[in-house]
Amino acid sequence: MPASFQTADRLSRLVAEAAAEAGMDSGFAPAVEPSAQAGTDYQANGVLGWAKKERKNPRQAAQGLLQALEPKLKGLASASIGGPGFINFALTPEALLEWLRAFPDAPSLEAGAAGALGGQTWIVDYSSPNTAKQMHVGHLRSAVIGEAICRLLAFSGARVIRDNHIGDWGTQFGKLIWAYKRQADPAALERDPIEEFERLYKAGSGASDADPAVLREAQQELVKLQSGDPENLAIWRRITEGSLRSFQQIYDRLGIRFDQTLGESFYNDKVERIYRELQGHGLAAESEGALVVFHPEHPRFKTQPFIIRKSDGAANYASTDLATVLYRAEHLHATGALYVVDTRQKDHFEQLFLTVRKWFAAAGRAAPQLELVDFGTVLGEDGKPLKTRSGDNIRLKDLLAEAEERAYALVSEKSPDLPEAERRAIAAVVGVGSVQYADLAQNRSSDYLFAWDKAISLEGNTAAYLLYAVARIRSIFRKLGADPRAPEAGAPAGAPESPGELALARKLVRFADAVRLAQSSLRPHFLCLYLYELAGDFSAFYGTDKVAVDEPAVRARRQLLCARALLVLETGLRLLGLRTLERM
RNA sequence: GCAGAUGUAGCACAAUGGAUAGUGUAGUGGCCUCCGAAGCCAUUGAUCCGGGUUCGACUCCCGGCAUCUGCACCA
Repeated sequence: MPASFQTADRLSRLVAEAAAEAGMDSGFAPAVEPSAQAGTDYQANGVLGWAKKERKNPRQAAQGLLQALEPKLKGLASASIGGPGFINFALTPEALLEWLRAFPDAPSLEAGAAGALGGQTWIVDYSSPNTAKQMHVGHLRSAVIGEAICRLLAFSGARVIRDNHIGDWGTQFGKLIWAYKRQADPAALERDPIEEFERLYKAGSGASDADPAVLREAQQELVKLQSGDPENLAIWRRITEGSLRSFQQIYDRLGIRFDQTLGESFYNDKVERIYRELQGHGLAAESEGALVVFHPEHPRFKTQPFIIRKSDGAANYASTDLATVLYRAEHLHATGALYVVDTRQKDHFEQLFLTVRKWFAAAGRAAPQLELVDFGTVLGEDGKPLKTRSGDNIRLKDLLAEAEERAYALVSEKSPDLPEAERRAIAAVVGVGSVQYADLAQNRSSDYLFAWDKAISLEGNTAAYLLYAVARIRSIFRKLGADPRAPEAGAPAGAPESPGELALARKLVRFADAVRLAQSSLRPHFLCLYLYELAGDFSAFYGTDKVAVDEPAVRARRQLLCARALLVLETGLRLLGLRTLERM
């Protein structure tokens, strides 16, 4: 029988069969989970609850289950009873080898994981900056976490649609267009469009504040834009295109490429239908001049309105978000959509989701699953939201540039012999990767403290530590003149033997659990933690078990372990959106 | 005021209801004639307070306390 990608599932099935034979079929939970116990790979906890309910002695029940179970395990694992009645499984070295042989490359790993979300289509709504404005640190988490989640979902078999829901429509365009017509500098627009748009917006805004006549003119520009004036529309398009060009420079560094960029403007002509439908179903009503939705059953939203049309008749983000859900349901046939946004927007999205459920039910439409993937704020070392010394937002491009500079200094210190160009290339991977990883390694729910010394530093759970492990494995294969893609070309490998080999092999098998946990909880930090532990197990193995030894059998099995450690580290880092290196 | 989130060693973080609460950093002590010491090994140190549910609670429930966030037309 070939190895299953998910060893836990295979064991669960065997436990379920054994429980039925042992007469424990009613109300027994056969689930097998990864174990943190030393010497135990997986554990089944169901006996305790079952014994309690049936008023049986748990250790006796475990004994009975074990007797039915043992013949089924055949070489896969040894089972024993632990504590008050846990069933503990330790995979045999032969089973570990079988797994390593069964998953020799990235496609086979992906095929193993693909069952989880096969046939599903998920829209991931992330990044979502406003045009004509620089992206700043506040945009980092959505981009980084969103991309990692996209990759995890795709790896787990889903069709993923990456959607950048940009803020490209709003009242600010009146002032911006007013200034654009009078003061735009073509050379500056060519060099750095967003820089110039920001300058123009400030100019237009300042002039409007100083002179009511200018304010009226700016308002006229906005009206013209909204009514489809060709000249203003053309300017607005140039603003959008220039902004997207600038954004893509950052996305390129973060490994992000969107499938679609449908911003607020795209939904602008689709909001009338929203007003009509929601009023038609009796969900929305006028209040203080605005069109709002209340949720009487909700403790807060019975009095806190969801404003879907402002009192001046204009749309807002609630209107366009509703239109977006409808568009995605009707045109993209999505299983669901994930919103990767700052947790401060939680109220808005709860109101949105509640409203959509009632609206779709009333209209007889199947509602897509809508999930909020919210995250906390990036804090500086003072515990307050990260800012520059002068109190401004830190631009994302400046943050990434500083990361690369700091990484360059470090690489130059640690590896002064590498050529300058290579040190620069390494710094780009280490610098940006460190920022990404520092963000991903935290549980996204809470705020986190960003400190350069901890992020870029190579100690602890950092990108550099993982990249270093990758570089060392690559170095081994270079020295041996072997190919990590075909580690058994010299001689077929035997099962792991030494404590270091066994620990590494057992951790490798757990990759499946880590991917599943990160994907199902939409929390990439579980994958980070796993990769960090894997790199740690590799480093310990590296210290005790030399690969370049004369005995062919020893060398063959260690070479196989190195190859798979490299594969899993690189695959895992890729799932997080990081690049890896041959040397560093 | 109402609502939500968070509270774990000096500091920064982890723990999908499971066994002795894990790691990093800082501190201490070891390991380079041996595949990269950006590494490895050892060691000191913690669940905000009070109840409850459970065979079992950092985790779930109730009540406090502290911090952060949101609450009528910016997204």
